[in-house]
Amino acid sequence: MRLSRYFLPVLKENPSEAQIVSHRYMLRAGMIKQQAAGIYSWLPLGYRVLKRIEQIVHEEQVRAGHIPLLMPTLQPADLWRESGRYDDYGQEMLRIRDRHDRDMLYGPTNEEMITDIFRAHVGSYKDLPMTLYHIQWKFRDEVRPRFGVMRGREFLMKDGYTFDIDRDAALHAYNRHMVSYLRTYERMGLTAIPMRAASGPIGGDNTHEFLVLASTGESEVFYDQAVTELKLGPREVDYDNRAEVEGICKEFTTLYARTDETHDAALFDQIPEDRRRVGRGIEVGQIFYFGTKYSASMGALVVNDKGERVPVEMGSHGIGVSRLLGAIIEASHDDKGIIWPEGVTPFPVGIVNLKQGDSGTDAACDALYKALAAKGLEALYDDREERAGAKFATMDLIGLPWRITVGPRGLAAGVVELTSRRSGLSEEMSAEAAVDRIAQIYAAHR
RNA sequence: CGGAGCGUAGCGCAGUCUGGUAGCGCACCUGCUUCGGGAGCAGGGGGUCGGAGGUUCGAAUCCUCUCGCUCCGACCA
Repeated sequence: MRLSRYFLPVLKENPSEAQIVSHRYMLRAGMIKQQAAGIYSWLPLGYRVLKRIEQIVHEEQVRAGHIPLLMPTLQPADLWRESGRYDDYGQEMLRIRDRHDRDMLYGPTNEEMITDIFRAHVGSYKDLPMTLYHIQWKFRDEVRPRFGVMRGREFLMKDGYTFDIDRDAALHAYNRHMVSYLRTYERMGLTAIPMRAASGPIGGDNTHEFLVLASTGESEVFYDQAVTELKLGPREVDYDNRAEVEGICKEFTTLYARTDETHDAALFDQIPEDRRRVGRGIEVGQIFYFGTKYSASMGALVVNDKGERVPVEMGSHGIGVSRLLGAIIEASHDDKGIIWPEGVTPFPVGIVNLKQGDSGTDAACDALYKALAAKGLEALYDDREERAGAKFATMDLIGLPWRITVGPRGLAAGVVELTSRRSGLSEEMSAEAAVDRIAQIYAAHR
């Protein structure tokens, strides 16, 4: 993409409404525009990152054997009357009436609807296990939306629903989600720690929240420092292998890590003192096992191998997709702007032409741009008639992890400059070597 | 929902107390110079002062109502 033809409305000054760093940078980098309290348009750069995150979530869900579908944003109230939540949910639910005076709502979540789909089409244990998920916009009419996309009213969320014949199978589904989530967050360059959580309005007793440590987090967290060093890494996981999946979950949940809701001071004090940590975290996902809460009330029954009709065992598992943009920025930025992890960056690399209009640098940048494209890497090429400083400042702000700088001085010596946004370190090399290096870096993130 | 603020050009703000022909910086347009970390000079364009009503010879400014947004708290993915 040539920046001269792109739509990237960056701001030099901080918009006054933004208090926290991720919100400020998302506005300044031209990623979002607020349309109403807690409701945002996703401008091209933000949309790219949102789609990258969504893509990673999809890939890891499918890898775990889960099946994508798509449910609507608007739902009939009657389904929610069946579960009893139409009255329980309160003011956070946005209620709408259509022209025929039917009660509708903008879905804050989808347990009822997925249960309706399931009961209409599935009746036998032989169809289980099954996990259906979708990535869809939700709406919760928060009293006080804030922090940009971290706590909007409209938000994009992946929610998955598991259906199993018994508790053991349902707990395996729970564990499978935990592992798939660990992998998802790692691919985004995040350390998200599963913490034992309280169940909240969705109900159920087995539940973990995934928290990204950040001083701006909404939850107070207590943890053993060692838990932050755990990595899933590139290991192959057989998601059907219950023992293996359970083993990984044990590995990640044995060390102490809890939110203030479930914090146990006595247990916390048993951690060696030098590893005890109290901090704040941003919740980016949650997994629940809740058994037959919805299947019993809504009549989602399956026949088991003894011929008995029993309510199906369920769980629901969510990832806050749009919120993740804020969480990633909170976890990865400096005073100049965002620093995108390679896994989610809107563009893998930026090209800065230091002397726009000079036939030599123009040609070299064009060639570089094409060479990157030939490797499947879409560069953001700053071909504007701007001075070097302005181009560098823009690149730093929008946070592309790698930058290739092309100037007449370097070209005379046959080199371009490759700079890491994260370390700030630059290295001179031939254009070909720079392309190869970038390609190699991103090969690990495919 | 309790408390506190703010709406003036795309963004950041002054002007409001004390009514008198709407300003500054950035951004934008033109020209010249400049050219490796958000350039300089000169010129230029852009605003129903959130909205409605009222007071007044005259309202961004005073009064009433209203809408929107932000912050603190409670709540929440």
